[in-house]
Amino acid sequence: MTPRPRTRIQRKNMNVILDAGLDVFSQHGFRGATLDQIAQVAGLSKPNLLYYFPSKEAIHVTLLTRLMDTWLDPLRDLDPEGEPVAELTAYVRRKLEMSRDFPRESRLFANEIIQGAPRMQEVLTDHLRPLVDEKASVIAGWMAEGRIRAADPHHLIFSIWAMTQHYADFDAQLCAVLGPRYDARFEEAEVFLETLMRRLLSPGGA
Amino acid sequence: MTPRPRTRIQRKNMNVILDAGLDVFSQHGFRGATLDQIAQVAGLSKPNLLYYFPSKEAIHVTLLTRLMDTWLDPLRDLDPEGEPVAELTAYVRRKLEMSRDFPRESRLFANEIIQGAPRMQEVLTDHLRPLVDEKASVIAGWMAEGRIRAADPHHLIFSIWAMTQHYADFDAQLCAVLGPRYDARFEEAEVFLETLMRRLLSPGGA
DNA sequence: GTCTATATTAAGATAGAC
DNA sequence: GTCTATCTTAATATAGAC
Repeated sequence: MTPRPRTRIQRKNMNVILDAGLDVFSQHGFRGATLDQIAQVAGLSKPNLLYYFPSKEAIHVTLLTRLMDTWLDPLRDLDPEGEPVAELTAYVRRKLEMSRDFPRESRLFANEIIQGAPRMQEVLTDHLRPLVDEKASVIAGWMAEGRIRAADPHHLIFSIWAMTQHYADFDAQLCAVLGPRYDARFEEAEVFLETLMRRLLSPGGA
Repeated sequence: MTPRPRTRIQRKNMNVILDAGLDVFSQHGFRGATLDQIAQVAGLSKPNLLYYFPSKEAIHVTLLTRLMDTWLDPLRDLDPEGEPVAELTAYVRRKLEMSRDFPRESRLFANEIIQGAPRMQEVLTDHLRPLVDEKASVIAGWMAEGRIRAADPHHLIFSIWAMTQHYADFDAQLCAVLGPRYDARFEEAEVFLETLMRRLLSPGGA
């Protein structure tokens, strides 16, 4: 579906197009995005877009595929040999950093899921689900050993996703609600979420 | 923008159109939704839609306006005179029930916010922000009195929004990840979130 | 109030010159 | 590789009959 770039200029233009596509798809979703807009943001003509990608959908699929590669890294890095509370707070911190540094990627993903994930069902069931089950088992093991307090591991992971991605996906709402405090939202969120995780998980409830 | 219904049949048809619009807008966002689709779901012709509403945007705005009326009720109901932990867990429970019972409304709202809230800026700053500030003050008062443990009240509210709405907005992902456990997701979520709130807020950290 | 028919614009995609 | 011009379809919206 996506041609392999062979020359330097091909690679550069494909990246320009993908970056523009990320802009537009993340803001409007697949059906709401238009090639005209992507072409304009990319600074290329519409037919030139379709020289590099066979269709609008190909751009979208390429973006989603590339995103999933890196999007799950923080969860993959959850180390069964590490200290449980430290591992889970580090996971939260990394997810929060991704919301801060890659908000468009978060919104691209959110749009696709909200709209029913029509182009992601297989990757969710084939890759995400096994990974989540594996890490949920690790967490359940820590709980069984009494190293962290018991709570449903799957819903713990969902809550971490929800709370951290919220800072990227619902940015417009945060801006309206926080007013002048908006600029400090990520620092405040890190403190809040670290406290939340500690109280939820630390054996003493500290 | 929205004509007032005068007869019974007018009211009925407008509600049919709004329900169909909720279906389509919540799944595709404003730009991704089409009048053709809304008309088909409503079982009416496209011109008939535009007899009741002057434009596609009028349907969307009507939906968002009506939604905001009821969407914030659970937060409004947070009672300063109540028992703090009970009030906040009740808030979580009501929000979770809304995700379960009105997932389309949640996704309509999420789509609009993710896409930058172009048609909701004023309602967010004029209505949501004062309400959140008011209730955050109530929560801060409880914390100052030592009735619940200290944590940033605004981010506490954001986390409650994120965790509860996640079960409506990211339903497609939950379905893929949970597999056969999917049907029990709301019961499990209620137990998990009640535990989370208790550990986060109860003075003893229970 | 509801429909068919249609005007008008915009969208995805292609042809073919350079 | 990149562009202008264009084909084709689909979208919002309107006209006007019934």
